[in-house]
Amino acid sequence: MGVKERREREKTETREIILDAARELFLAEGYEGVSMRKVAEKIEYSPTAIYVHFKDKDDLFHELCHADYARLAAEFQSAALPADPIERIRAIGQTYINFGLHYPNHFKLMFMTANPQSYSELNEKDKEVKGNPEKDSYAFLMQNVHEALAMGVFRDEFKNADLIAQTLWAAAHGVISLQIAKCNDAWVDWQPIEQRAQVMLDSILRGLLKEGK
Amino acid sequence: MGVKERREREKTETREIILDAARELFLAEGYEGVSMRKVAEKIEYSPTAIYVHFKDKDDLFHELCHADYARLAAEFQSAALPADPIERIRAIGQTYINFGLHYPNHFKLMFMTANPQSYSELNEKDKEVKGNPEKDSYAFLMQNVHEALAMGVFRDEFKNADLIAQTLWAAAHGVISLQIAKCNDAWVDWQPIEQRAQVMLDSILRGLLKEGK
DNA sequence: AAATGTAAATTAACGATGTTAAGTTTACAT
DNA sequence: ATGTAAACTTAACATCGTTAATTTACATTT
Repeated sequence: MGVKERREREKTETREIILDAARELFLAEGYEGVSMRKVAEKIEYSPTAIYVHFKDKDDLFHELCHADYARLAAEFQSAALPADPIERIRAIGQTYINFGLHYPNHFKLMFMTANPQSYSELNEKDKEVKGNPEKDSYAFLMQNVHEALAMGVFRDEFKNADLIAQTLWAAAHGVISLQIAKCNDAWVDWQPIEQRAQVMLDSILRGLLKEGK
Repeated sequence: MGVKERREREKTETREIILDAARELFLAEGYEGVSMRKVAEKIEYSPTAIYVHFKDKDDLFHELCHADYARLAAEFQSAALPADPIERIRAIGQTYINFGLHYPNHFKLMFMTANPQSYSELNEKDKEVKGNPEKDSYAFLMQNVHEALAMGVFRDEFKNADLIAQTLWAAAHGVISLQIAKCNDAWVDWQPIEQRAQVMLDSILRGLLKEGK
């Protein structure tokens, strides 16, 4: 009765082959720059073979995105994690920005594309991840904000962990998303992204923390 | 010899008709959701007529963006402009966020869509606008940052006006672009946008300014 | 060993897209 | 009346995502 298992294994194998090829192409060319036919050609299958494994192009891309949310969460975990919660929060911001620099196309779909209502609902797999700081990046940020809150390092007017976390997220997000969308814009004399990242993280933290912290 | 002028006027008139139709469609359906054929159908021209007036779809789209940049600049001008440069900078950030809330589709096209390399160069019209604080929003922000710099209100390590302006821009941009892209996301317990905007502007300014300013 | 069933993969096709080339119309100048 | 230039249309091309019908490969049953 090992036949069924082997068949299944073979199917997930070609599924992985498709995902690998698609990932490489999407990263290089972006969502619009990649066609199903190109993915198929790369793996020497017919274009329609992909539809055996994925509902449509969106489904294929979202599968990659899902993996990339996990990858980002893993990067947060494996990043240098200073003992000081404040420094840990700074490292999280830096990691977020670096992620966007490394994977701009995935970042675009993960964080710069409005979710259709249909994708805003959580499926079973998502529910397993949500709230788990090791797999849910927002939960990880929240965990660190809570720790810092408990230490009393934030200014007295900031008691809402979600509000603090969302401000920190928005600060890092502003730097990297502007970079991705507008770095080619000749209107602005863009300063080095590393410098912008550092000034932002330093400033937003100083603005949120008590003086002297 | 008035013929040439009338011809020209007529041409710009149909050009405007195309722009108006395209604007309406782009705002309703987004860039990918609009085809040249749909624009043509709306104005009861053949699809190829558009190519008499615009090089391609990107060109058409960019022309619309250009007009919306002017609209944003006008909003900065007409916004309440406090005498204190610091408060003026705060008002600029608030206006930017309000613009995004009020015109999310415009905002998406203007600030959340990557510019193709080909459009990074300035044309003649752009050169006339660039650097003019009344028509160039970035120049307007820069003007106010320069004033604040001259007053010595920023911390001593911040001397680069571009770097300061880009940090302020990124801060406001992070708040509103996250709102537009992710407000439907069930992963996050989003706090009210007004509150997020205020905390961000207060915090980033406090982080950039000398203590007590 | 032959027939049957099953699921992956292919071929062929549809309708839609951006865009170009060639042709037509229109309105003016000569 | 003839010529010309520019606006506009028709027809077509290559490409796109996707579906339906078919073939292939192989395991199972008879």
